[in-house]
Amino acid sequence: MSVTLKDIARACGVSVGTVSRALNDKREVSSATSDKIKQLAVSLGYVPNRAGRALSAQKNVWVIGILLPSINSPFFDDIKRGINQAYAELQDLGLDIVLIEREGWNVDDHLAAVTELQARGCRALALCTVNHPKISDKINEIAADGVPVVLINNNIPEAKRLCFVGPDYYRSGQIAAGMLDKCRRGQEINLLIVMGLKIHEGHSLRVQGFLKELDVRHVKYRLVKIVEGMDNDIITQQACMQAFGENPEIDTVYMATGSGVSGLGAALIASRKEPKRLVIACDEIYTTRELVRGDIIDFVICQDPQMQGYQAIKKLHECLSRQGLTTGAADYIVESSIKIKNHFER
Amino acid sequence: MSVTLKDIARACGVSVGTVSRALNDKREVSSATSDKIKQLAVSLGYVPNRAGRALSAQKNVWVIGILLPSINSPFFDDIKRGINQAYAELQDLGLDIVLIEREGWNVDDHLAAVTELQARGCRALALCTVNHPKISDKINEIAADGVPVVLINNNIPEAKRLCFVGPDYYRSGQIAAGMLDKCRRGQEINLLIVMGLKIHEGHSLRVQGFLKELDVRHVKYRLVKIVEGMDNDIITQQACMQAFGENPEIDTVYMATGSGVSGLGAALIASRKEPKRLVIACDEIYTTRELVRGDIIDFVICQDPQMQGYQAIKKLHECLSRQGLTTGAADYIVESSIKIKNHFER
DNA sequence: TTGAAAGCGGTACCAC
DNA sequence: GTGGTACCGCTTTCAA
Repeated sequence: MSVTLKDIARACGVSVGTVSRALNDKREVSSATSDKIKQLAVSLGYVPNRAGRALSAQKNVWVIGILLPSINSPFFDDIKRGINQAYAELQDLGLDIVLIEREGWNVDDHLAAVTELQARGCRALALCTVNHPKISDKINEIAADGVPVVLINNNIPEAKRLCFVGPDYYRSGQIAAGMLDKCRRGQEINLLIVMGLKIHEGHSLRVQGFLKELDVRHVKYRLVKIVEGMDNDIITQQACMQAFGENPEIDTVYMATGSGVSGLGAALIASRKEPKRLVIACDEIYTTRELVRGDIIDFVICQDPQMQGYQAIKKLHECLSRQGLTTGAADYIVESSIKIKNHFER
Repeated sequence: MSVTLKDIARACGVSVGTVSRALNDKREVSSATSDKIKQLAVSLGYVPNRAGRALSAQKNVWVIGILLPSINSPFFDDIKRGINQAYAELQDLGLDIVLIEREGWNVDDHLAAVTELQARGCRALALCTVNHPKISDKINEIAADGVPVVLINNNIPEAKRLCFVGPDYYRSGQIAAGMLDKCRRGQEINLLIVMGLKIHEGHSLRVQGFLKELDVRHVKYRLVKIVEGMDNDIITQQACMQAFGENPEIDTVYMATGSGVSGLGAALIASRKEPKRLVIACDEIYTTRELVRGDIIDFVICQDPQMQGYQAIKKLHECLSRQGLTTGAADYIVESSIKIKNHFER
C-alpha cells in the first residue's frame, strides 16, 4: 500500500485538508507548514492516487484544449483517432476535451485559436502549430500560468512546453535512404526529391537526413532535381510531370512530405517507365495506401500519427492527475516505420 | 456527466447497494429485481466508473497473474518491460501483478504454474504458453470460474480466452518476402530458411506466409534448404555452417525464429561471401540489433513485444475494472514492423 | 491559517 | 433479499 495524504498528515501533525492545499500550492497555507509538508511528501515518496484525484475532480473536470490545422488535411484523421481513443480511455478519470480545427498554418489564426481555448477554461493544451516567435511567446506565457502545453508533430524546442510528441524527421529521412541503398545496391541512381511547404521544417530535416545517409552509405546518386509541391496535389502533379518530361532518366523518387501525394501518384501513372521507378513516400494516408497497393509507391515511411494523438492527451492527463510540473517531461518520439504493400492488405 | 449506480437505483426504486450486487452477479439478490436492474442499466447506457471502482477496490486489490517461459530467453525482456510499464500506469487503479517465469515450453510445467497463480488468488491471467489440449482444457476451466485469460504471443483459438495479444505470424512472413522481392527484383534467388522449434506453430506460419508471398509476387527462387535450429545457438550455427559449406550458392537467408540468431550470425561471419548474402531475421533482441548494426543482417521483422506485454495487462485490467466478460474481447494484433540499421543508431 | 466534513462512484458489511 | 452505511484518496467548502 502506498503513501497517502493521511499518512503525511499524521506524520506532520496536521489535517489532510492542509496537506492537500499545501501540495496543490493553494496560497491559504503558511509557508512554514507548506515547506514542512512538501519536504515530508518527498521523503516519504508520496505519489498522488489518480483514482482518488479523478473522483474528487468529477465535479470540476479537467479539460484539455487541442488545436489541429486539420481542415482539409487527411493526415490528421489518425491523430484525431488517437485523441478520441485517449478520451474514451480517460473519460472516467476526470478528463474532458475541446478540439479546435483550423485550415492551414497561419500564425495569427493559431494564436486566436489558443486564446479561445484558454477562454474556454482549458487546464492543459495540446497544439499542432508552427515554429514562430509569436507562438513561442504565447506558449511561455501560458506555461507561466501553470498550464502545461504539449506540442504535437512539430516541435518548438525553445518554448517552455511540457514536452514534444512526434517523429524524428531526420531519422525518417535516413531510413528512407537506407531502404534505397538496400534496393539499389551498386547501381547509380537518378534522383528526384519532392518537398512540401517551406514552413514545415520537418520536411527539410527529412531531406537532410536522407542526403546525409546516402553519403554515409556511399550510394552513387545524381540529384536530378528538387521540386516544391507546396503540399498541394495540383502543383505537385505539374511539377513532377515537368520533371519526368525533362529528365526521363529519373528512376528514383523520394517524397519528403505527406501532402500532395495524389499529385505525385497521378504524375507517376501518366509518365510510366520501364523498369519501374523506385518510389519512397512519407506518411500513411488513404491515398498513399492506395498507391502502395497499386504498386505505384514502393515504401512509405510512417510516423504513427494515431499514437501521437493518443500520447499527447495521455501526457497531459498524467500531468494534471499527478500534480506534474508544466515543463520538463520526456519527449515521446514515435517510431519511423517502414510499410510495404503487405501491410495494407485485407 | 454519465450514468451512475445512484441514477439506476433512483430509477428503479432500490438502493445503490442492491444495484451494485445485481450488476456484479452476487446471488443474494432476487432474479426479478436483478433482471429489472440489468435491463435498466443497459437502457440507460451505464458504464462503471473506473476511478470509483478502483478506489473501492483498494482494500481488495485486483491481482493479475502472469506466466512467461522467459528464463534464458532474451526475447521476453521487452515483454516484461511492457508489463512493468502497464503496472506502473495502473497501480493506483487497484492493480497488482504476480509474475511466474519458467524455462521452456513443457506442458505440465506450465499447468503447474497456472495452478500456482490461481492459488495465489489471481483474478485474471496473462499466459504465454503452448497450444496443447491440456492447456486448452485448463483455460476453459478457469474461464468458467469467471477469471479472464489473455494469451500472449502464441494463440490458442479454440480456448475460451478473453482475447489474444500478439503478432500475425503469417503476415510477418509475407512482409519478409515482400522485402526480398523489392531488394532482389528480377534476379534469381538461392534461399536458405532457418526454422526454430516445431512446437511453436507461429514459426511455421511465418514460413508459409513467406513462401506463399514469393509465389504471389512471382519471385524466381530456388529453396536450397530448410534447416532446424531448435531455437538453440549452437545447433543453429552448426546447421547453417553445414548448409553454407555444402551449398555455396546460397545468397539469401530467411530466419523465421528469433532464437538462435547468434548462431546464424556466427555462421554468416565465418563463411562470408561476395556479394554479401541478403539476410532477413525476426524479432528484435540485443544480438539481432548488433548483427544489423554490423551489416550482417539486413532487415529484422519485429513484432513489438513491449506492446504485447503492455496490452495484455491493460486488457485484463480493463476487464476487471469495467465488469467485462471473460471471453469475446477483440484481439490485439501488433504491427509487424521492418527495421534496418538506422533504427538502431545512437 | 487551519481543521472538520461532505462528496465524487463503487463495494462490502451489518442490520433487518 | 434489501437498505443503510462506512470506507477507499483526494479536493473543496464552511467554520473556527
